[in-house]
Formats: sequence, C-alpha cells, structure tokens
Amino acid sequence: MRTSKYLIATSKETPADAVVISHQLMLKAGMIRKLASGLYNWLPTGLRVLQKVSRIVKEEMDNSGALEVSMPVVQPAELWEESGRWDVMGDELQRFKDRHDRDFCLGPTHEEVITDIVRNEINSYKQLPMNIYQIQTKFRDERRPRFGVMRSREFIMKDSYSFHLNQDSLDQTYQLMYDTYSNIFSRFGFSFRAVEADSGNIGGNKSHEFHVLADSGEDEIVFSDQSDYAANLEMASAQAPLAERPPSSAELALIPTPDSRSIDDVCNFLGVKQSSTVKTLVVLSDDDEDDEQTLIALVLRGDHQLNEIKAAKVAGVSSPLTFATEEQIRATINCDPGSIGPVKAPVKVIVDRDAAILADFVCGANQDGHHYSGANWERDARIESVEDLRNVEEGDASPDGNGTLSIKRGVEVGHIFQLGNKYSAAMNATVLDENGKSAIMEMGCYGIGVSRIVAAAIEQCHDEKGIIWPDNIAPFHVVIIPLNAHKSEEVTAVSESLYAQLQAIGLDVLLDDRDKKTSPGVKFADMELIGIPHRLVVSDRGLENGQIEYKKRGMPDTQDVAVSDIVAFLKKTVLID
RNA sequence: CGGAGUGUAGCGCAGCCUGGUAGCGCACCACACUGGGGGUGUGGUGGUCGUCGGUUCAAAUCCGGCCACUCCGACCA
Repeated sequence: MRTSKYLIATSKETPADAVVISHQLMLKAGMIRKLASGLYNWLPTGLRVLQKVSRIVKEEMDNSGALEVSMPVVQPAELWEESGRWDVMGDELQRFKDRHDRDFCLGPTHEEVITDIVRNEINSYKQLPMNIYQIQTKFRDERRPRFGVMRSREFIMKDSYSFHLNQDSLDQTYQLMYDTYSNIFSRFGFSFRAVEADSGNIGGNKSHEFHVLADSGEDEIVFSDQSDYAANLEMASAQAPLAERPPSSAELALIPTPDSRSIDDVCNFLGVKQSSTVKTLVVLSDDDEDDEQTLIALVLRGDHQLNEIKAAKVAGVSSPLTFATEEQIRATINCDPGSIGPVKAPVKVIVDRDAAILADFVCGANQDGHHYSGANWERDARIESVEDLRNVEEGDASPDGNGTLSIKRGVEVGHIFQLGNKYSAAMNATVLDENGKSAIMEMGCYGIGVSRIVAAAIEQCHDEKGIIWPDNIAPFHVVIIPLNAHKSEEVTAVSESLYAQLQAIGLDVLLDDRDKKTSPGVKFADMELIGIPHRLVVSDRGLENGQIEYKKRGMPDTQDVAVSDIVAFLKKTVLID
C-alpha cells in the first residue's frame, strides 16, 4: 500500500472524550471513529488489525476442530421466549418489531440460535461432541458504553458452543478450549491470566475468564504469588482464618457516639482500629411469600468490603443481593443504618469468617447515636451462620495455602463456561444415545472479544509516541520512508524496488510516498503513532554507502543494513505467522 | 437508572457573566521557501453557534422544553 492511495487519518490532538490510552491512540492513529455512543466506524488501519486478530482466532479455533458457521445478527423473539430469556433479560437486549409487528432482537449472544440449529441437525450421539463457532457482530445496549471499543454497544465476538452426550465429554472440550484460548492469547504476545469466574446470568457452573493485565482494566483479578490459584475478585476467597477466637476480656459497654455513622467516624471518635470493629449491612431475605420480607444482617470486620456475589449465594439471602431501605431498617431495628449492630439484633445475623474470630469488638448498638465496645460473640450476639462474605485483599493468604494473594486489573478478553443443559433442556435439544434413548445434550460456550482484543493489545503495547504492534497483528509489517524522493531518482528507484521485493516475500508493506510537502518528521511521527513495527528509511545519505536504515518500533537504536541484504534481513526479522 | 457536566469549522478551544460584524490554534487549499523529527511566510476554503420555542428593535450570549454526548456511580449473558 502507498500512503498516497491510503487513508492515514492521524491527528495530533487527543480527542477530549477519550480517557483510556487505547481509545485515545485508536482515534489518533486513525483506526476508528465514533458514529454514536458505543458505535464505531473502523477505518482502514483499524480494520486491518481487526481482521488480523480475527484470522488468528479463526486459525486456532479451526485447529481445535471447531466448525465455523454464521448466524444472523437479528434473531426472532420466539427462541428467546423458549429459553425463558426474553423476559429475564434487561434492556441490554435490544428488542424491536418488524413490519409485520413480530418481535425480534439484535443478538447479544447466540445460545438460542445455535441450540436451534443443533436440535434440528444433530440426532445421534455418534455426531457428538461438536463444537461450532462464528465470528460475528453482537449488539448489547450497554447502559454506559465507554473506553472506545473496550466497552461498546456493537462489537465483534468469536462465540462458540459445544454439544455433548455427557459431562465427561464436556469436560474434555472445556479443557481443549482452555488450552486453545491460552494459545490464542499467547500468539498475541499478551501478558494474561485465566481466572476462576462467576458464570453470571448466562447460567451453568464451571467458568473461567481470560484477562489481559492492564491498569485500565474494568475487572479486578486475584492471584497467588506461589501457586496457580487465580480468580476474579467476585469469586476469590482468602484462606479461612487459622486463629481461634480469643476469650472475651471486656465488659459490654454502651457508648454515645453522636454524629458517628460510618466506620471512619466511629474509629476516629473512639480511637480504635477499623479491624477491631464490625460493620453491619442489612439486606433482604429470599422469602418472598408476602410483602413483609424479613431482613438479614451481614456482619464484616470494619476494614473489610462486602462481596455482593458471595453474599447473594448464602442460603436465605436474596439474589440478586438487595439492600434494605432506610425505612425497612427503621421499621424492624428502629435505628438509622449507621448505628446497626449484631448485639440483640432482631434479625438473623450472618457473620464473615474474619469478623467471627474477633473478641471485644466495637459495633453499632441498634440505637441512634450509640455504639457498644467490648462486644463478644455468643455472650452478647447470636450467630446464625459463619460465611465467607468479603472481598479478598492484597496480602491475604491464598486459599490453597500456598503464597499470598495479589490483585491486579485486567481486561476480560475471553470467557469459557460450562452451561450444562440449561438451554438444551429448555429448548428440547436431544440426541439418541447408544441405547436408543433420548438424551438432553450438555453444552459449553466460549467467547472471545475480538474487537476488544485490539484495544487490549494497545493497552499493553504503547509508548509516548503511539502504538507498538506485535508483528502478527500490525496493520503493516514494514513502512518504507523515502527521504527527498522528489530530488533523488535513486531514492525513488530503491524505494520502489524494495516495496515490490518485500511484498513479493509476503510482507504487508506501506510505502510512504506522500509528496515533498510532507516533511520527514511528519512521516516518522505518523508511522510511530500508527505503530508499524519495522521501519526502513531510504535516503541519499545512506545510499552513498549502499545502506538502508532499519529501526524496530519501540527500540532506541537504528541500524544500517546493506541494500543487497535488506530483503533477506527483513525476511528473518519480521515474524509472520 | 441516580448524580455532575458539555454541545460554537474535521479536531482542540475562546467568546456567553455584561445581548449589537462569529474568533484562535491544528488540519485543509494555493504559491514560494525549507528538506533526517510534527518547518517558515503570504493568501485562502470551511460554521443554520445541538434543536425547538420564548423574551427583545436585536440572541452563540438571557429564559424554558427537547435531543445528543461525556464523566462519576449502579449495572454488565
């Protein structure tokens, strides 16, 4: 490609509404343009990268034995009603009617459609297992699109769905996909982690997320420094406390604590550490027979944070977790939410493991403006049950007993689930087994955010000048920059010759043949911003010595290579795979 | 969905408070110079000031409705 025939579309200014680096650089480098909130046009440079990412994902999926199909973006409501998700899904599901007033939606995912295909096409256990994938545009009407293509409403996803006669077969394919995903993200050169994850609303049991480590990531992931334990913060547990609860030594004392409603306030007022206090959060129970929902108190150590996912899984607690309103608290406990505590509380008290081993602690007294000091479990406060309710913290012991936990931010680029028979049962997707009996298929599903990978790669690979692409997803492998071509026939001739020769050995080459009004500085800056990994500068100065200047993007030094060697040099330097 | 904010040229912004000729930088076009790091000069192109309505002799500016977009939070298959 010649820049004179191409759309460079770079800009010096950083657009005001881009906050993360990948979004800024994608706009500045002319890869994308916003069309509306969460909707982006992909310009030529961006599309080249996107297609290379897709190609690698496709190659590895094909290698794994998965079969590629293409399913429509638009899906009929009937299938979603059959699976039960038409009514369950929130407004992320973009619903609309066609001219005949029939209900449709834009596909945010394709479990229903694939299950429909498979129940029609697959009849025998002999055809299983089968893993089917597509690389397709998805639409989710996100409440708050942000970070450019990292969280857009329309995006490209590789989604695959596997079908099995039994759990063993599902386990095997799940592991195969785990390994395939690891291969894919390794090919992009990512620093990534696979972590145990909550399977969320999609249903099912076993689930792993693949995260690219990046400070701008929206998720917090937890891993041990000495073992392979890794989990999403939502799922992560610390090792249960090993210490026994010390014996009580203090008397329960009621203390006026005017205007002290938060843990911070109380600790400042009383001069105690947060870890010697407990905080009490009141949530709704899950008995919904009548309007009079009972309340449940969740008690954590003052310095710990509630994990809402874990709390919602505790027996008796509403799911999704719903906090009691101030009125409900007032009606049942008769105090404001800043003064609640487990002592003589008129509700069930569920206690976090770390809060349960405290003795002589400070807590709310269930009277406005009062706290207790010297409170002790059993003696002063009844425990309904002890659970793991809190977020892990940096430095907690790993649950497998090996090492301590670190927390880093990550961008979720892949997610694999074991769905079980949630969709196959609802939609009656069965095969005949070897005994001739009808069997509901087990399912797995596996997603990769293809467009998100482009952003994640930039998050990991950039410097103050711009993007630094790995060779295998760079929009171009090599850029040739002729200097003073308008004055030097030799520079022009050598540049053209190189351009042809490098293309002939299979490289994607960009020849910066913009006219003399485009100064060398502009060309260098543009190509560094765009992130082309290999740069050749052809100049009279170099040609006098029979040399071309080579520079690798991101490396400080240039090197001179003989004109006669340059093609062979690049052939072995550029990593095309 | 709650809170906050912004809409003026392709991009970044000023002008609004105190109503009266719509401006600056970048980009773009022409010419000349320059020619290994976003160069210089001269001259240009480009805007229904988000939109609808109100006040006024007069509205980018004051008032109101609507729309769009952004940020923080909640949510996220």
